[in-house]
Amino acid sequence: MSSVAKNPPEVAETGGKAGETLPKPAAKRVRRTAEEARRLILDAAEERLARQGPEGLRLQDIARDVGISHPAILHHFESREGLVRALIGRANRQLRDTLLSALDGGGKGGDTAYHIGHVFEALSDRGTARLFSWMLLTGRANSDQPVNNVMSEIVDAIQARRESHARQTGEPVPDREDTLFIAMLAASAAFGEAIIGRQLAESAGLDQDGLKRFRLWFARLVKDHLDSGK
Amino acid sequence: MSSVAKNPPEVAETGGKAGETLPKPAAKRVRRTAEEARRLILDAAEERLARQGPEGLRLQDIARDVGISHPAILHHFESREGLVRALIGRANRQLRDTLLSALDGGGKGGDTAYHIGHVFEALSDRGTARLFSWMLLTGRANSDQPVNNVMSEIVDAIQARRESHARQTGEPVPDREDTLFIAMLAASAAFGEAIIGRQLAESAGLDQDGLKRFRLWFARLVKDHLDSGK
DNA sequence: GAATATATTGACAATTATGTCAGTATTTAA
DNA sequence: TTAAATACTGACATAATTGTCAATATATTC
Repeated sequence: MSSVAKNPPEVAETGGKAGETLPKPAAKRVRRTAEEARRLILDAAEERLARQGPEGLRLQDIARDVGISHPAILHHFESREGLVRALIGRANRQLRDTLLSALDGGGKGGDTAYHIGHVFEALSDRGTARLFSWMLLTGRANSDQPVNNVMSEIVDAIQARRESHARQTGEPVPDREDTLFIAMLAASAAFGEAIIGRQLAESAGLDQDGLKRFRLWFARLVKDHLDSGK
Repeated sequence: MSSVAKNPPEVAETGGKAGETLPKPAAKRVRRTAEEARRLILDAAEERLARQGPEGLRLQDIARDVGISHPAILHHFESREGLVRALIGRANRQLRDTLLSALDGGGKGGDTAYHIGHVFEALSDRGTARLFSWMLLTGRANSDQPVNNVMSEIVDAIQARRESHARQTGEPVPDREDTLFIAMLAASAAFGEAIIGRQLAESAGLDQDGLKRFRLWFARLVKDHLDSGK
């Protein structure tokens, strides 16, 4: 109920003299570019999926959100399955971009815990995590998706940073697998937290602010581990 | 295709003389106790859900797995929704039991990292994680579920253990929130790993054995943190 | 062995989803 | 202004799934 454009189901009576009862109201019609229409549809679908889960992904509902008829969706995506694929593809590209751009930021020797934090942030986005979770649950995780190699890129970037730092301070060069495991932990934890975090927090009597403290605590844990020189 | 009982769709011809073409083969009928039937149905449903995700939860399919007709399911669970609720309820009770019994084990001062490991194990079971993920995704996480208070019990148990250990060694008594955060991290990470672990590992070029090393690495990380005295 | 309770079934009804199609409205190009 | 392309719609077809019901078979009780 927020950012999705909604058209009123029907506008005013345009033609037809008063009293004439059924001879086609001849509704005004909105015509978007194909690209724009596809974007709006994907936005609506994504929001439905995030809010209501898998069963919320019905053509009629999505169409209503956008303010179009459901055959319009089929026109743009061929089939429901096509829509799903497009949705997954876009989410993959977005996540990949987010993750990679997170690596660029804080370029000059900003501490690596900071980067890990970014990875955590990107994956702990509730909507993203839910979408990916659903994608994995339904077995739609094709190995040709854009995100699929991004993990090694991230690990490489962080590893390079660690090695550079180690050389400056004269400490022993850290193991690459150690870096990989840190990244995996951050990713798994972020992802898991996005999905069961609320439940866990509630179950443990932790308030909203506690979840924030948890993230800080985790950042600290990673930092300590990094500083401990393996 | 493993532990679920399957009946052959149709047995041999019992009555009816040879040549008589359509006058009811009068199939032999298996009659279970209500409890047994419910168990078998829930087993099949759980497996479907774990293997195929949400869309795999269709009455006809589940019925076929068990070797019964789909109205039998409705007879035992009122409606599809009733089946779903029963499934979730059972999973909750099972997880709760697993988690609590994990705390009992290794009673006499076994190290606490060991217990954390158990929490990790329990939540990283793929089937369980997928079921809970789907439960959370579809917004069926009622706060009156059995697991819901188990988190504080776990934290309390671990905290008691840490305090006892600290008193023996003369170290400062650890903060309860620190214990809570360790538990949350273990739970989130285990849960996340169960769902995106494979994907992450593949994406990072990590083989099956690497995942095992990851768990060991994590156990070590936790242990180091515990030993570091705050 | 007869009566009762109930697990089970096949056939059907009802609902709800996706997909098709011929036609309409709107934009762009000529 | 006309013509072509296409985003879009309403009505319908199709398919799949849940739910209902009367009948049947099996276990249990007397």
